[in-house]
Amino acid sequence: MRADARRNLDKIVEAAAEVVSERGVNAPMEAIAKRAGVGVGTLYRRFPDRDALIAAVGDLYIHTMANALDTAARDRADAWSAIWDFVSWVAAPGRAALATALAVVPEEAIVDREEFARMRAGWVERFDALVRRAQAEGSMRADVGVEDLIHLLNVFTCHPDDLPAPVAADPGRYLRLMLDGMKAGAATPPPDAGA
Amino acid sequence: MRADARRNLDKIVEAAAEVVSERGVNAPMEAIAKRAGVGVGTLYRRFPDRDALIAAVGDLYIHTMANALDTAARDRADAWSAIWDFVSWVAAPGRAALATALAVVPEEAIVDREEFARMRAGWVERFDALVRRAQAEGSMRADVGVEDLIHLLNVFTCHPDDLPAPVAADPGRYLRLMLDGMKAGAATPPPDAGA
DNA sequence: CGTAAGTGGAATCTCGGATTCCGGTTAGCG
DNA sequence: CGCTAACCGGAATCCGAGATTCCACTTACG
Repeated sequence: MRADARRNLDKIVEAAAEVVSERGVNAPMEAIAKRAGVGVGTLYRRFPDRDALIAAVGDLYIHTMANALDTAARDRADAWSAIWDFVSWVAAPGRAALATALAVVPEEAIVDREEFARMRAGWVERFDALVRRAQAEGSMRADVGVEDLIHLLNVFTCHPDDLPAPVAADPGRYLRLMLDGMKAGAATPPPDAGA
Repeated sequence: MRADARRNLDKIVEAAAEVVSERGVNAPMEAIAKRAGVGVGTLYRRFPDRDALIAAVGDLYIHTMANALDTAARDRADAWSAIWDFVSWVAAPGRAALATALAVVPEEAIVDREEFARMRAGWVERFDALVRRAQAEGSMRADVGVEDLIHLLNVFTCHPDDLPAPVAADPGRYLRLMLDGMKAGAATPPPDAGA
């Protein structure tokens, strides 16, 4: 492969990652091409079709996610802070969007692949361990689980176009609200049946 | 208007309301027609175009929403319980979806109309009053506002197709989680900078 | 009954992308 | 330096999803 071609390939994956995290998994090829500063044709010379490109982005994301999670877990003594860190990291501007989408939405092109599935499973497992630890440490409600966390991450970071602008602009604000609701003791029994 | 025609008109609006609350504001005309048990042509005999039909649904919803809010406010002595009730009502299965979408997303066809705008403004105002009261009563955090509540209602009930299945299946669970995070005292300062 | 009001739903039209194609460019070997 | 296999850009083409139109066929009801 010619040197310039390799350079372009990198630009493409990078651009795809950005665009996808801004516009969701359905971002059009042309948007990605423009961002990468190349023509659509070039995308197709490297990837057989859109699915393949998206899959590449998926792999990139799941690795990054796994990394961020492990870092947070290592840097924090208590599980709650680690979770907090990780969630904040995901919500940071220009962040993962897809990462979480991948983790839940059955985006066939991405999820139906050996390597991704393995990676994802490991990530979920470690995330789950962290949640259980937080619960054991008494800092997190026992009636919520990793799945809840994952779903919410997904909701707030994956379909930016469908979110009200203020939410898309600062998903972190809402994710923190949710974390506050997940703290130990935050649960409220619904108020008794009406007056 | 012939009696059978009037009957159909009712079926149409009703069907539209249902379908929209299940599939979002972009539900296709054909889906609505099928649900109403009529042909697409019939929809177009009553409404000049899709926007007009959606607008009708919008009016129906905003009225229903306003009603539910007022009822909750009347039946509960404390503002917090009223809010809780109202949010639960909106999240109930088969509920409003659109109602909230309308309230925020600039869905031109719907929002850009005198009557709807007026209705919506009144609703927001009363909702806001309720929130402030809850804050005054010391049951709700002061750093969140009606807008947050509205946005969340919107996120969790408007684009069912884009939500992870478990969330779409029980948005109430997640909305309640958020409410828990909005209770007075739920705010957590982020854990201090890392270990 | 007669006929204007109504009806279903296939056919048509649009539009937003994905994918293909090819004439024009280069990297980089000899 | 030339040469040519790799590369490129992006216009042209292809498609599926839905909105909207149209009309031969029914039906309510005066």
